[in-house]
Amino acid sequence: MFTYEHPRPALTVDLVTFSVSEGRLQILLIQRGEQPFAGMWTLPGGFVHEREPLRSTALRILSAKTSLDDVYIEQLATFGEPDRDPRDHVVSVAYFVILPIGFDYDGPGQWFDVAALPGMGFDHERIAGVALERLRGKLTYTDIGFEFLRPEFTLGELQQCWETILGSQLDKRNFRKAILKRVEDTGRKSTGGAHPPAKIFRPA
Amino acid sequence: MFTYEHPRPALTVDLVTFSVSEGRLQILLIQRGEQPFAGMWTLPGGFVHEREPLRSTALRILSAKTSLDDVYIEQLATFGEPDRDPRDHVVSVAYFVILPIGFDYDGPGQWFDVAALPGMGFDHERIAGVALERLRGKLTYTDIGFEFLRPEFTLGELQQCWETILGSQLDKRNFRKAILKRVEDTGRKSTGGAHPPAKIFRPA
DNA sequence: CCGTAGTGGTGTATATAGTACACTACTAAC
DNA sequence: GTTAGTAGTGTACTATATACACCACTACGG
Repeated sequence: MFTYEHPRPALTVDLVTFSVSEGRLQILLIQRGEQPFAGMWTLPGGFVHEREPLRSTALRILSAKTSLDDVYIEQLATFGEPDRDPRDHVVSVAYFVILPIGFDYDGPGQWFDVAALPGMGFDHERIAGVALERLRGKLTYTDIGFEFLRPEFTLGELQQCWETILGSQLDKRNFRKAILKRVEDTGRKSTGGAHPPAKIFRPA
Repeated sequence: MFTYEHPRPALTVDLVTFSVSEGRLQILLIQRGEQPFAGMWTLPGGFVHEREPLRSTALRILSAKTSLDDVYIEQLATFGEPDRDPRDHVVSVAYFVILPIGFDYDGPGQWFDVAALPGMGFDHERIAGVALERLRGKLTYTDIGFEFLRPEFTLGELQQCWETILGSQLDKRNFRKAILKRVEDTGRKSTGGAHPPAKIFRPA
């Protein structure tokens, strides 16, 4: 038991984990085993440990649920409405995470298409919505757009990936013109596929 | 005394309060009376009360120190390094606040030019730096640029204000061309001043 | 009354960035 | 050898951003 002079809200971290798989932008959710919201889908999350940096909490939770540790992670916002958890005042720092395409996911939970998210416990639908908005807003003009395809990619892969995330088509020639300023050629080419080999790039 | 099953970091809100006064962009700091960092300058801040929304905490702290309640306030980020407070693990949700020009400030603390900030306790120099970066980054393409001059302003006032914040000169004709798309004419004109009356605008 | 200081207000030419749009070539699979 | 699928390429047009200079009006002071 831990005793303090003044009351303290509990502090958690919740993760909005994005991945592009089979042409769909997906979010990882887990089914809660306990009350409140037992049986409902929720964002993976957990309590901040004693003297633990917030980022470390996020990485610890992620690592406990996936086999990945070298991922992109960014603080999103902090949600502190007193009624977001029916038991107690729980303040949650939300992070968003990008898993690269073709990652090796090994853990509980299920992936949901962002266009068909289930009802979620707590205020997690709102958190997921804020995360999605931020992802789409920053995708094309920051380097997070490359995080889905680290470390290397062809322009075709990148374009398909971004179209999936944005839910809209991009013009191929304009896309290439814009991206070529932001990447460098590895000198290598892709092999396989029923098409000519494509140059492989990495972020500049 | 308050007792919990698991340890909890303490939770505070810190405010980065911006104002433009006498041609300077300034931040409000208060001198700490107690340990740690007694006598040093810090951002105004305080603990989150039981079942209090974070935004309410921010407004309560601001209201306790100024006579203003109708101000622009926006969540900045959350800082949770375990050594940012030498006593205990204290996680702080930072907000930034914009006070309109000519406000009636009535409270403790002192205004500092952002170009000449003093050494500050905790990690408040870093928080102030992040806030300043965000303010400058969003100033010209979001509506926060108008918050310094609510509810109405002339284009000359707005340009001078933005130049102060950015620390650089803007071209008058290009500025007006761009801003006119985002404001509406009140039909009234400024009076006084050793120059022709200027049209008064409000955000569109 | 006159001069001066200080801001209000205006347009054009150029450069840069964004957008729309169609075809040939290469590889793998059947 | 036929087909499916992607790689790769250029130009014309539109919109946006930038650089740049002058006259007009008001208040104030002499």
